[in-house]
Amino acid sequence: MAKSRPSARRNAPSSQVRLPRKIPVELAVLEKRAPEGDQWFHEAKFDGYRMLARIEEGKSSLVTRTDQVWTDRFPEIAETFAGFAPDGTVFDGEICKLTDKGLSSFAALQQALSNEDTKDLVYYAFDLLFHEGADLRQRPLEERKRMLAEVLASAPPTIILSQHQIGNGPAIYARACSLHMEGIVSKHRASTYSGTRSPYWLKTKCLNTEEFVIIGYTDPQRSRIGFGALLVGYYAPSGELVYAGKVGTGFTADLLLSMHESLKAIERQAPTAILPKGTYMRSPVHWVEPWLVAQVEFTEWTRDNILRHPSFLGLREDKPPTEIIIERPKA
DNA sequence: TTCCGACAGTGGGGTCGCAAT
DNA sequence: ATTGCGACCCCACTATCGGAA
Repeated sequence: MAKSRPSARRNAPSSQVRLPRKIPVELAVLEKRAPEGDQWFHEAKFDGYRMLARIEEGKSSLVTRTDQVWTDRFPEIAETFAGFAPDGTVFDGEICKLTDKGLSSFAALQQALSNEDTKDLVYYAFDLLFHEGADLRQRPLEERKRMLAEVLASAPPTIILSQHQIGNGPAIYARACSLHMEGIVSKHRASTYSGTRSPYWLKTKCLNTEEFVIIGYTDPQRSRIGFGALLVGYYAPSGELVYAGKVGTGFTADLLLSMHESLKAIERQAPTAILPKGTYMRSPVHWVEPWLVAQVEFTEWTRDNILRHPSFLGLREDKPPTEIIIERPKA
């Protein structure tokens, strides 16, 4: 493995190809509305693992955004890069598992990883940070995109160029949501790659909002005040109250304290809701009468019908809990 | 002076791996 | 063999602080 590939095509002598040990990745700012104007490139927001692909000394490696080496978890993808990309090249992109509808699915990716079935994964490349040893991060996005497309022209089909569209952000966002995508990322065409969270990368996510019955809460941990998280549920058409997960963010300090008082007052011994088998509570739970309704924002339902990325929006005093009926969580 | 970006710290679902039971 | 726990991945959000505007 120490011996470099004799076939090391492109001529860059490896002694000149020195990549920085650590390369910080660019992060996006969350926005409610996609930006307008021709200065913005819009692309799909992928739901997979963010991964830098580094090619040096004839070998490739995959590195997470916190600098963990994950080459061994995706051996096929890593091997593919070594096959076509020149030494001293770094791609920024996302490893994804595509559903039969062609959408990236994080749940499916985790399934694939746990089954060690990583063969039909793809890598969406959306940026080129180094090419043959040259640092491109100070070049404008537009130019990096152009070079990326050139480099990928000879790539195998599992390494995919992330296509972008120019202008008309809100319309592109609306279409992405109607196709059940996770959202879009908008990048300023003249921006450099700063390696921090920058206002030149904006993400606009397709979110769900739903009302849920509060069925319990957990204790606060460490310096947290009031309570830890709310347990929420909904009524199935059969009339059963079904657990839907925990909501632990979105509260101000005042809200944590005042809601805790309300919840303490309606505490009860036994749960009112049905917990799916295998539901594992990491901390002790206080059950409450199912009398309060919370409005919750979340990205999607997991395979087990549990909320993913939930956050608290507010209490709904105007809705009786018995009206919180959800027919089929997996829309 | 005000504002904003970076960071720390809380919380979620899911998976893996290790140590204790 | 099972369970608990921390560390990763994906994340949302609040509170704080120091420097830029």
